[in-house]
Amino acid sequence: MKRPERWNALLELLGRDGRIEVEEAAAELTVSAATIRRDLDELAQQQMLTRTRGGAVAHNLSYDLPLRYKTARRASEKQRIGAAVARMVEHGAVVGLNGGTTTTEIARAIATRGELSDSVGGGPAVTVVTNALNIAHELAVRPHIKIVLTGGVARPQSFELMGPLATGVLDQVSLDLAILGVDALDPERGAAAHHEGEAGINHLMADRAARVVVAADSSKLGRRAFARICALEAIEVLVTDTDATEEAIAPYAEAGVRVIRA
Amino acid sequence: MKRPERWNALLELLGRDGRIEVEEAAAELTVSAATIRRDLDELAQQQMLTRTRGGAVAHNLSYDLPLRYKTARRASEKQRIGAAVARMVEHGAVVGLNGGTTTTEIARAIATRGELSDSVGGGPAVTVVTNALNIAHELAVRPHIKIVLTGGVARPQSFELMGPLATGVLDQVSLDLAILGVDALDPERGAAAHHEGEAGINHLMADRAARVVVAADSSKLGRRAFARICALEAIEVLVTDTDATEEAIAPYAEAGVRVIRA
DNA sequence: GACTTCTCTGCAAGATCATGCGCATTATCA
DNA sequence: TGATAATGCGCATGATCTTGCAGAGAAGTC
Repeated sequence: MKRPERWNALLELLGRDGRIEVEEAAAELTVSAATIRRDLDELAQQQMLTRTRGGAVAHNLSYDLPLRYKTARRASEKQRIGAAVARMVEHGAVVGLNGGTTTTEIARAIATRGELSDSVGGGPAVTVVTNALNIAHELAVRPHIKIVLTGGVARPQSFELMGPLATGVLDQVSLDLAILGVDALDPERGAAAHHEGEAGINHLMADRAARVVVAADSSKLGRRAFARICALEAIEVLVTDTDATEEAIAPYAEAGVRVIRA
Repeated sequence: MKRPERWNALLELLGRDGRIEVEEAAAELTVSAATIRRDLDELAQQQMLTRTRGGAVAHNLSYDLPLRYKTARRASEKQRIGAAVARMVEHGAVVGLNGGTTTTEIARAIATRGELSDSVGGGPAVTVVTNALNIAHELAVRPHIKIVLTGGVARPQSFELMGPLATGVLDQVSLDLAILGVDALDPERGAAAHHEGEAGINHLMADRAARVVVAADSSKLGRRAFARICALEAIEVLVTDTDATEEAIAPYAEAGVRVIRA
């Protein structure tokens, strides 16, 4: 187990219990206590927690989220989804991307797509509008991609920008294509997210776009989440992975959504 | 010479000449041709250039900037400046930060400042308003820091957000303290930047703040740059490094600016 | 069509970094 | 104040990554 995963695990433990003990964590992660100490020291240096004798405690009233520090679960599925979605982006398009691990993979796929590289007339090959800090940060150095970031407040422990400042910026743009990674997709309720602020931004993005593509790995299908993003009718294409069963995707296809399994 | 520096050097060569030859670059950087090939392949993968037989060419009409990919010149000076500036940020303050390598160090120093960690009542210990993508990205995971990002268009090859979207967001906030890293500081002309869009943002940030601190290493003093940010009268404190001579800082002190040499 | 030049791949040497252990020091608790 | 436990530091080991070299293959040239 490498360092970032271990940090992630430690922060997860800490988010759950509010505190951590060195020996306990060492046993849990099957590493030596010295390593845990080092990790805790570094995380304390980063102000992620406060060291105590024998362990550490959460810094503030600890946030509920386990904090996906740098997670990569279902990585290969998401990469395939990313490649499939990236293929739908044509040259010169203005695409909106929301935050999440899936959309991050999509962004990478768009960035490394060779066909988009030969831009005509010096203009950007593709314009990406996003509220995801990590996506913007990753794509910023590519000469052929124009990055537009919504402003707003960074959601704690995450990389998404939210709030009135963000919606204010989105009011002023139009998109050819909105690509939304969602937390849940239900045939009746449509797409939804866990966080209402996020959902609001995503809804606005879908509203501003001529076409809407939803990316959701198979585990998201049929699930419901708290905050609604948009109805099924607003979705033109759903991209999921090959683990999705026929029965799982049938309702969406019947509702007129084009379903792609990557 | 490590990999990021080598990439930086390669991109700098490429930005200057528009193309690169493998053998030539290998000789220049005193590494083997195989290494250059590998580097070029990776950069091509990232869409930073296009590979050709025997070398590579710039991707588009190449941008003028040498592209500070990950540069760290005058690192220790900037770290000292960063620590000094961070000490001026009190608990609960709302501070504005513009982009640049110096302000990035300041942001790191603010983030790792222990005294700010014990936040009272669960509120953020400090609120950072910035148009710098890299700063926002680095600070986003810290629970005790609230990050507000101006929206806008990412300047190609850089990490600063600019344009009307950015100014629109800045219009809606007020700052206790504006911390500006500048490209040039002249006793008569005040602070200035190389890029007019950047200068506009910086000006607005200074305008929105109750107090203005300018951070500029000694090489910036007495220099002039194209786009003016603000007059000397608007500046309350100047933080520079110990390489600045008495004569260099005298005019600023006489003009009523508090000068700190870190 | 042969030759030259460049490229790609596997392999080994080298460096770098993380990890684990032991010991001296320091802090906490009774 | 004394005992116990945790911490910090230094060093050795191990793994991983990077680099350079050499040979095979491919592309371009005359």
